[in-house]
Amino acid sequence: MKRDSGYNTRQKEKLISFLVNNKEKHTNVQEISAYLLAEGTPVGTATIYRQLDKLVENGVVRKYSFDGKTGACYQYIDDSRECREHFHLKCLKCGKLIHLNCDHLSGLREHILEHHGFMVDPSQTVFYGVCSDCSSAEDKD
Amino acid sequence: MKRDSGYNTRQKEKLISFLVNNKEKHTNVQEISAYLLAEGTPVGTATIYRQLDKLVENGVVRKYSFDGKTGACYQYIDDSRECREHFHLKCLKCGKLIHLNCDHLSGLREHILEHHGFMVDPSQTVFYGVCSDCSSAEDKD
DNA sequence: TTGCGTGCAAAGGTTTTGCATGGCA
DNA sequence: TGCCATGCAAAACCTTTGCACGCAA
Repeated sequence: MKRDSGYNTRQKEKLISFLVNNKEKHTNVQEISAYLLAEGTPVGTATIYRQLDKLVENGVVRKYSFDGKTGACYQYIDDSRECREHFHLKCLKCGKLIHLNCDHLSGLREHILEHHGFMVDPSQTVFYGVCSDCSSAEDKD
Repeated sequence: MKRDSGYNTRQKEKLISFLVNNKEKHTNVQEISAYLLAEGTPVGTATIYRQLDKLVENGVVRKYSFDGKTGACYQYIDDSRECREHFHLKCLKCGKLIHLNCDHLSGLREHILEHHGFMVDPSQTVFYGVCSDCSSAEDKD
């Protein structure tokens, strides 16, 4: 994985800075664009997409798309934590992101690799569904 | 789940017929449209989307959105099989989409539900990684 | 007859691309 | 200086919506 590539520009720095400061949540192009505009350092949409593409390719950022309508979500990958090793759950109702540290799940990768010849990348993989809070709230309907 | 609803029209019959005949794979609006056109019974795009929406709502068809670019995929839900429960693997290198029918993975949902109180929705969840073909190709680099 | 279904075209939203200019190294 | 990055606008895509007409029940 390349740690970095290309020139360092003001736009790129601002973009990465925003992603790092929001590493605990998913964000999207619209949000990034609005933030940078409010910051007084507007960045063109095309540039955001282009930079994001590179960051994803370099393994610096994760890209998720679970709904063509909403647009893709992005998240900075934090090396210092062990987020790369475990899976994540994302609640489709409240948007909460849950880190899943579990032995059962750790065995999952090995199983898929051995039995299906597929090397799963946990840093790119998110389980979508409904969390317990939203699930119990749903029962009341 | 409602088994059916609304009027029976030629368009609706053709659409469902196509979905049933292709229940083993994912399809998309473009493919459906092209097929119906070739069949000599063209159906407007809007109609396809509208019917598909109803079918999804009635639980007759499953909708997947892997990738904002490619557009959504649809698949008829065959009650007789256990296809309802399986996950998908998507190769980040070649883009191949692999259907994962496996008992081990079926137990995964239950595990996460019981131990983590989270109801995973397989129709929204995709494992990203590298498939065996691309993996062996990588070794040669 | 009633009201849902259909087709067409236009609109809506996200993402990509072409091209000239700007800026890093 | 050479080449990549940026911005703007236009284009490309997928999907939804408005409206008039058609058709099932």
